[in-house]
Amino acid sequence: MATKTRETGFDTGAMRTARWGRALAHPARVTILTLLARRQMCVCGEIVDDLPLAQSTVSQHLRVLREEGLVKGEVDGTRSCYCIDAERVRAMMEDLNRFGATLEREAACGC
Amino acid sequence: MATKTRETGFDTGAMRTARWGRALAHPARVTILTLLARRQMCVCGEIVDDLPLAQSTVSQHLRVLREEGLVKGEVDGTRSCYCIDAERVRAMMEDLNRFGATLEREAACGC
DNA sequence: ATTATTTATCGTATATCGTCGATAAACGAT
DNA sequence: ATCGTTTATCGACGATATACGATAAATAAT
Repeated sequence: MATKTRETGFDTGAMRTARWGRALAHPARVTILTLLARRQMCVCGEIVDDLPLAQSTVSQHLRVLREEGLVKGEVDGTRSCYCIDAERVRAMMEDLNRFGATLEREAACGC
Repeated sequence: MATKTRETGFDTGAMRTARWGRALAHPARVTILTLLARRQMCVCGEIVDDLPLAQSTVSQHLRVLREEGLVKGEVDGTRSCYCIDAERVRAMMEDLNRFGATLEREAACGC
């Protein structure tokens, strides 16, 4: 373990955690995920209506989420139907929790 | 609930989650937290030695972690002793888990 | 066929992030 | 007092991220 990428010199586990972090690093993306979880329907236009952003910007954020696999999209006529990839979300939470457990396992130092 | 900041138009909960995301959005910061958890001692110089980054860059990342409260620093002579704020880490993980639970609670839509 | 609707992408502008070297401040050692 | 060590901050720069309008492609509606 503790494999490090020759590219960056960082531990691969740390990089995975950081990727999840980046995916959640903007309130628009967090909101989109929450929205997709809440609704059955998941049409892009509805998401745009619920966000204080232009349509093209929302589309960008959806692209980021798609690239991280957190969201799947299917075209349906002129619409795009998006939904959460529950599998991937679970994987993300597992990673984040594993990371959190690592931090909490050890006692605080004296300083 | 569902309070929105007039500033950004985003839900305050979403913004909190996004802040945690940003804090973890760089492998250097993830590594620093892991390192601080693993060691009893937490001198800045040791962190620098373990990261493929310049001292000033590491200092920047430490500043970010400090600003998010995840890390506390105390000066000890010429050294700076850093340690994890376990309280804050727990709060972060609670927030992230609450967020994750929200996503997983709902069934996946049909698309 | 034409028109309207929806969405992804492109181009571009701006802001933020990440990085480094240089420097200053604080301290310990000589 | 001088010198070496450690670390935070500053200034500069390139790289990413974020945002928008305009546009193109696909489909639905007329």
